[in-house]
Amino acid sequence: MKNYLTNLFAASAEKLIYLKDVDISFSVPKSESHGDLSTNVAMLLTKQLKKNPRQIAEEIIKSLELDTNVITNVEIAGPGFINFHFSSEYVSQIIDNILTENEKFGKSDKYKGKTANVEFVSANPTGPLTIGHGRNAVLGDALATLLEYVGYDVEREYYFNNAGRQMRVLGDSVKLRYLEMLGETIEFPDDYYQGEYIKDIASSVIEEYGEKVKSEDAEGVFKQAAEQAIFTDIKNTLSRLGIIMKNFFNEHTLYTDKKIDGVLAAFKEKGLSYENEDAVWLKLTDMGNEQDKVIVKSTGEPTYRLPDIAYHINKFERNYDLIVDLFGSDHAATYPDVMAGCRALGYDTDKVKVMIHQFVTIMENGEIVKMSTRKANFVTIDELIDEVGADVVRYFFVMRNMNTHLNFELDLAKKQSDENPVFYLQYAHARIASILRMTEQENLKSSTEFLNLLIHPSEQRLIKKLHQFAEEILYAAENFEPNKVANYLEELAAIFHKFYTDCRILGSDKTLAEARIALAKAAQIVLRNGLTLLKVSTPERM
RNA sequence: GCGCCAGUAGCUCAAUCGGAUAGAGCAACAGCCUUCUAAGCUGUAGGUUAGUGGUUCGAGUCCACUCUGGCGUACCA
Repeated sequence: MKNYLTNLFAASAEKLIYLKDVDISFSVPKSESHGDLSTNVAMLLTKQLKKNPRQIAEEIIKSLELDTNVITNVEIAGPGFINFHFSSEYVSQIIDNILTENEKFGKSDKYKGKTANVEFVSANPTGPLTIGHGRNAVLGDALATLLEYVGYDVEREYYFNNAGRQMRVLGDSVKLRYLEMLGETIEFPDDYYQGEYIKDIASSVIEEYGEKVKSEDAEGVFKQAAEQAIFTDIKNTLSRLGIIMKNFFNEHTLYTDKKIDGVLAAFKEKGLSYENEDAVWLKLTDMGNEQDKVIVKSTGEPTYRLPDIAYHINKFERNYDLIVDLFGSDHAATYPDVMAGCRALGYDTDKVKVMIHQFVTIMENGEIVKMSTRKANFVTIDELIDEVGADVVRYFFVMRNMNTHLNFELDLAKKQSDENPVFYLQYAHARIASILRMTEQENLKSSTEFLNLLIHPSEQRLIKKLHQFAEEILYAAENFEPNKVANYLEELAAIFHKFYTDCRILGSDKTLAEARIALAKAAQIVLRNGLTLLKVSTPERM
């Protein structure tokens, strides 16, 4: 429909020159009485033409070569909107296209041939993934899938660090538990990892080595056992959510491959770093940032900024067209430094899209639960999936705009999960499956021969909504807003349920019934494509 | 103190570059199943879009200030 109008206006622009320099866009009005599509172009031209917008609108409409079989009415409304009403015949034919495209409907090849890297989760292997990581994992995966839907070749990547102080403490924690289990009296510091999973790992060390490793360094077998066990656990959790990473990038390789040294040398050579009190500082003030920051501590150890810069340079060198980083708001302050560093070394940071999502607040018994991996005061994703299922978990995290705080009502999610909107969507899908089973028994088939019979408002509304799917996907992908897909599907499901109530299939004339079956099938295709994109299952029965 | 993100119905959230009468779900109340799934549909009620000023044809959306909450502001990651 938009394409039709775009072409129409392009033809008119030959006559009205001023239409060539203005951005003509069409939007779906909030109120149906304002037509199917509307443009504000006349109002945008008021300043330039110094004319009343309604006058301009009239001139534009006169210039349009309208086909009354397609457009039944054009009107000027309000301050100067031009509203277009499409014919029901034109609208009903849209179904044909959806059925033909089937599982491809909604995808586009706009970015075909482009590559993207999406980095997300990136939790260090110090414990199981918590609900906090869940939001990141689900959003990141949905973003990656959206990019795939519009043509990108996408790599999902997980960046981790198994070398730092956190990991040393982890190894120590396991070793202490190990010694404890072997009967030694130990003192377990408060700031060590308190979780039960540490004991599980310790007992697996006992199983494998017995008492042999008692005098081993905590950094050795203990840390390794912990890392391995935790990573296995993390990968398993991700796979329960349908997430499969292409790459696991170990920060440590940046040291062994001398990338860290290379970056350090590059900064020095360009005069972008200096030494002060035995530490190396990056001249971020010269790059437009607030203050200089330390990149190598006086101990000789780099701060996180340095490997982060080296890591991003590595990604730049892999030549992606788009690099997406997704992390929680606690990291919001770090990326401007990292980007500034990369830019100073000549890399095109416009390719990088840094996405920041706000935190998840867990509410239990009306109180906020403070989460900390260290204190083992957390709810794991696994526990949550066990309680409510992967579909609910995925949908819950993807349904909301990432830059608002997410209140996770634990009791509500557990007890009243039936009220989760995800069931509303799945129910619509299952209902259609049921219709198709039933009509088949009655020897009715889907037919596109008499689609023009679909003139009921509920039918027309449904078709128009289905038609919008492709552009909704494109919009969601280009704006990195996966929650738009969920919002769209909820609206679609509501319109379908209304159609279901208003327009019966069994009992209608055969030609009408078969046209309605075609419409139901089209609705099922769109629901399935949307839910599949979000990796939510599409049940045939509920 | 400074920076970033937010504040919309009792609760959770929408509102497509600044567009027309701010919309859904849940909760509340009143209805609809002898016919394709009632996990559904219809109706009622619920709002000074945190506040004050500004920009303009037009502001929930942009600007300034104030209030409230979250996250930062390390030679932690």
